[in-house]
Amino acid sequence: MRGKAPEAEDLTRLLKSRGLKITAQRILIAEAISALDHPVAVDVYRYVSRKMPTIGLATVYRTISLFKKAGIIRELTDLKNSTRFELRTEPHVNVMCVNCGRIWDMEAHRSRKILRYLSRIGLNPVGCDVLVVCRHCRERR
Amino acid sequence: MRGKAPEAEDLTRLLKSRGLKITAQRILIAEAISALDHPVAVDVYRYVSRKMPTIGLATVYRTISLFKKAGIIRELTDLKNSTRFELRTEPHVNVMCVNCGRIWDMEAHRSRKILRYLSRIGLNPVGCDVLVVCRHCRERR
DNA sequence: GTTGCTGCAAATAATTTGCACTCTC
DNA sequence: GAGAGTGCAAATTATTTGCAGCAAC
Repeated sequence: MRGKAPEAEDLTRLLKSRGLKITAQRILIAEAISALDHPVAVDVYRYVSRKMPTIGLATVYRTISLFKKAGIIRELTDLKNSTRFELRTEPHVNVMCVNCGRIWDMEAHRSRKILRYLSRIGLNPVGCDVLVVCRHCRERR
Repeated sequence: MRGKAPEAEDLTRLLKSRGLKITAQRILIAEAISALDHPVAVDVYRYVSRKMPTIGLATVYRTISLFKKAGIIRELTDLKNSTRFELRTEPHVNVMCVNCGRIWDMEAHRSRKILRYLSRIGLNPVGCDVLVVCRHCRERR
């Protein structure tokens, strides 16, 4: 979820819409996952700690796991086996570089095209990860 | 790598071709990854332990990591974040059920078709994982 | 024979849990 | 005010590493 960053109010609304209780910690954690690009749990923790130094890592883990169950975030694993998170949950395509491990969202138009293609051949994809060697890594070789 | 199970000799040849030293442990571990369907490390350990009870889990991890570097196996992560392995390393498509977590190789013909499609639109995929809700899970709902 | 491989046990990293206290609704 | 949410510390799980003996080339 890059582009327009959601405001605290939007996040509050999002949590409410899923029947979750509103706390400052939860809003901050949602904000962190939205602001950072496919962060790992500790990235989220560090982001949140700056604004709320008393927060515990356990709260971050518990909240992330709550968000997963509520369908607010999706979890994915990069090629170094770190668990990463993203706020978007509609089906879309992630691209991962097998060399540097970077992950990014595929641009929406192509993403939809690929998902449509997969549907057409009989799969019913809720997501898709494409493994590539990214341009940067290809050039460095 | 299902279908025809490779013999110990084939595995020996495979290891040699990558310049790896041949040991009984390595052959067994390769055999296990080949025989089991996307096993996790402990599955491999259990399989191997039956035929060689003295083997240590550390050897399994070390050998797996060696195989990865040698490009003999690929590692992937299921939707419960367990690390799984497969002997095939040529580009192919894995399908993962987001509900039950099962992973399977897509049938070769469709797999090639999808990879060709991705190439055509400018990606250069070395692999692809499609997330779905499998038929079994869909029916149970 | 030499160098790399293995088994064991201990170290590290990532994530989860129990409990007492605090806050949202 | 009740019950869920949080912080802290301890527990658990997955994986890696040091070291001494053993095996492959």
